Amino acid sequence: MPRSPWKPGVTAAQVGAPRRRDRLRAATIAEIKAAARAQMDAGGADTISLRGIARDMGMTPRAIYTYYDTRDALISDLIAEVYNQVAGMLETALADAAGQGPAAQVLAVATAYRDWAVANPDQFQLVYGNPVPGYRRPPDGPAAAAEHRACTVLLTLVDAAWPTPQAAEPHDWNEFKPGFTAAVRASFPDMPPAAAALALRLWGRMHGLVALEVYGHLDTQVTDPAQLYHQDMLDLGRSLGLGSTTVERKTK
Amino acid sequence: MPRSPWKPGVTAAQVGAPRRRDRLRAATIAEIKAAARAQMDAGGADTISLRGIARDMGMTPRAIYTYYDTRDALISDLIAEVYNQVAGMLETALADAAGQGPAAQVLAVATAYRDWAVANPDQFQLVYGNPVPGYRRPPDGPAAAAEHRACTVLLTLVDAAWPTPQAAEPHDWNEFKPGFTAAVRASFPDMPPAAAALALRLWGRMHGLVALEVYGHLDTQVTDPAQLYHQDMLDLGRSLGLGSTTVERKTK
DNA sequence: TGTACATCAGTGAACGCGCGTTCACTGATGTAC
DNA sequence: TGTACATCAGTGAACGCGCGTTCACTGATGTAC
Repeated sequence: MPRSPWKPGVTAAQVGAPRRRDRLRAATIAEIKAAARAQMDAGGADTISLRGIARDMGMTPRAIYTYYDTRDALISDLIAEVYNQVAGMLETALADAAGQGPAAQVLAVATAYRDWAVANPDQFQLVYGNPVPGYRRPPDGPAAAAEHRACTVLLTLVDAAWPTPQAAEPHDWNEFKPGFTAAVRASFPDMPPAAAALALRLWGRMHGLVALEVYGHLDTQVTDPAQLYHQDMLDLGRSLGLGSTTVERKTK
Repeated sequence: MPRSPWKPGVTAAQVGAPRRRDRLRAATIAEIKAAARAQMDAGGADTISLRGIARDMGMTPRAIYTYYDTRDALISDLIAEVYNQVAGMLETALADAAGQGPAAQVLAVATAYRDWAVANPDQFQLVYGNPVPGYRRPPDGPAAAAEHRACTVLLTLVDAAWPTPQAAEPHDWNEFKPGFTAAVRASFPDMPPAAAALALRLWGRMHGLVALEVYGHLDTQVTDPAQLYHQDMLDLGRSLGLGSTTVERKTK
């Protein structure tokens, strides 16, 4: 987290136009993050280093400390950004599929998820794998909030499809953490606990093959992981929705 | 891979009883691996280091090089071991569920998979996540063979359940890598490609929630991830098999 | 409009650390005759 | 059964590396009066 960014609670009228220094500061922070991302793309998330970033930016390692107190602070910032990237992407995918049946929606969201993961394996690993040696995910913070956003996409999806032939099992709200329960009930007052459970299971289903693929575990078996995933998401959609008629079969 | 272990092609009769030195050597290698595993359990897979192992064993760092040419060779050995551990565990789970319906089998295998992953998160991450900074998975080697063993468990499962109401999609063997196709046809001559695809999708399904859980992504939502997983595997079993009657509902 | 002062970005050098790996060696264990 | 030699496990010291972080500082930018 940057030390003193933008002061967003203070309006421009109070302090005059945004200060020149603040603009420069924000630009430098953006540049640092871009350099970190470039390092990730080049050699994996575990090669991110303050010294490397400083080198790439033509600065002294010490200069980074003007913007981040510590390496972990930078990593946390990057992780939060990835979370928001995922959430935004899923939200867009769902919005684009609005009005279509649940099967089409689940396919759209899942496909977007996989496409993003395959295109950005390092970002994916930063969030869904071991982020970086020595770094420990702080339990609270903006990451949790963004993860909730992504989760909301799935809840929306299940909400639209509910009731579904799947998931007839009895459920109780105390199977969930209080914070999660509160968040769900705030957005979806009438949602039964079984639907919330289904949303999480949906997430697992979307995630499984993608995680295997990103970590190279489908390499020796399958020529086109996208197709395998597509099949699975079609089945998933069918079990959620009204049947296969709502989705056009897309040939590879 | 150890430099010159056991010489397994040579029989005891040819060289006399196993040599004392060879026994000592094997014991030391085992001790090295045990120390590496202990390091993993203590501080995560990324804290494994030759120097650390030597320290724990009361040896000079140099001494490790008598047994492994390089750090990556040790890591590869550990990874191969984990692969075999997983494969053996899944085989046992399937064998224990032999004779039961497909739904019960899938539940048994999946539960074993999750139990192992949760009990050994570092081993899990070594294989299904970023193993260790700087280490690159060699494309061939014993790991691939052991992964194939694990895959065979799922193929057996699908084979027993086939044909299944799920997975009506057309499939072709050239969706798979030649090596995989050959391996499948060798063990299951009559298996259609759609069944092989289903086995891989099953793997993804078993894996998804487990990966999320191990990496802490269910922490803020759910009090008992085991139960959520259990539900999902019940559904999975149902879609594979004859219906829910073949499985006893287990209360938490 | 000018001046005194505070803030801030950034430099340059250094710290201590743990790492994988190499060099030159020693002393014990096994082998061949 | 004894001796000469080869093999092997292991020592001890050192190498160069890149890392995160700290110290003491400089010079430019902005602020208050």
